[in-house]
Amino acid sequence: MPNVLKRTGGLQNATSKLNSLGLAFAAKDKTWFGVLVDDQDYLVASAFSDNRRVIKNHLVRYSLKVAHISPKEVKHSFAEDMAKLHNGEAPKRPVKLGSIGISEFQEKVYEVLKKIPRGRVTNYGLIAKAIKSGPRAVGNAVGSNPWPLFVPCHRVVPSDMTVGNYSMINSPGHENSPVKKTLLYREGVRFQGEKIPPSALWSPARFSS
DNA sequence: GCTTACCACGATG
DNA sequence: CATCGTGGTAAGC
Repeated sequence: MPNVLKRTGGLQNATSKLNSLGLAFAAKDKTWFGVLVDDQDYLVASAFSDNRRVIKNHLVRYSLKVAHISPKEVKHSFAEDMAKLHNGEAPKRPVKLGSIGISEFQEKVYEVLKKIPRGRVTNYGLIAKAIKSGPRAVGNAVGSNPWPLFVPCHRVVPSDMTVGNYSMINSPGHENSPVKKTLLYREGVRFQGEKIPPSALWSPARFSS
């Protein structure tokens, strides 16, 4: 039976089969948003950029890599949801995340990211302590978050409370990323110069699964 | 298989 | 500023 992959990991029903993937776009304020969605409305990946071709290439490549499927272009409301998240709005409904291509370690990290409140930040070391790992390993996982904006990896900053890095699709990313800073600002984070005030720091509970 | 290089880090000096 | 410890990954044999 071709084109049928078993889903792995604990983010969703492990017995379901994956047959097709859809790719949907939305645009707002000169920014393009793309979502990769499976046939049961699980979000497999997302991306945003000022260049539609860039996110399309990225999501098609990701689809081929993790599922060996060429996605079909569809309409999907997740793309509009993504534009609202980019605007700093609170999500109105939960989005089911597809676990394909996600390691167990990544899943542990993303479970913490999902708990960071809007308007707050945490750092790599605190996440590492919470899941009994190391800060560099957490950085690796955060940097490979397949669902930017839906899973708020932009709320993780260096321990010195600067904004830190936010790598876009294939650009290396740089210190004090203006994109990351804007995302945080729209969610209510205020800055003292280049730094985030300590009152915005949120600490994950230790031993959270 | 195993070994290395690479990192969106952190602590120390 | 520099260096090192650190843990997970991917790429290289």
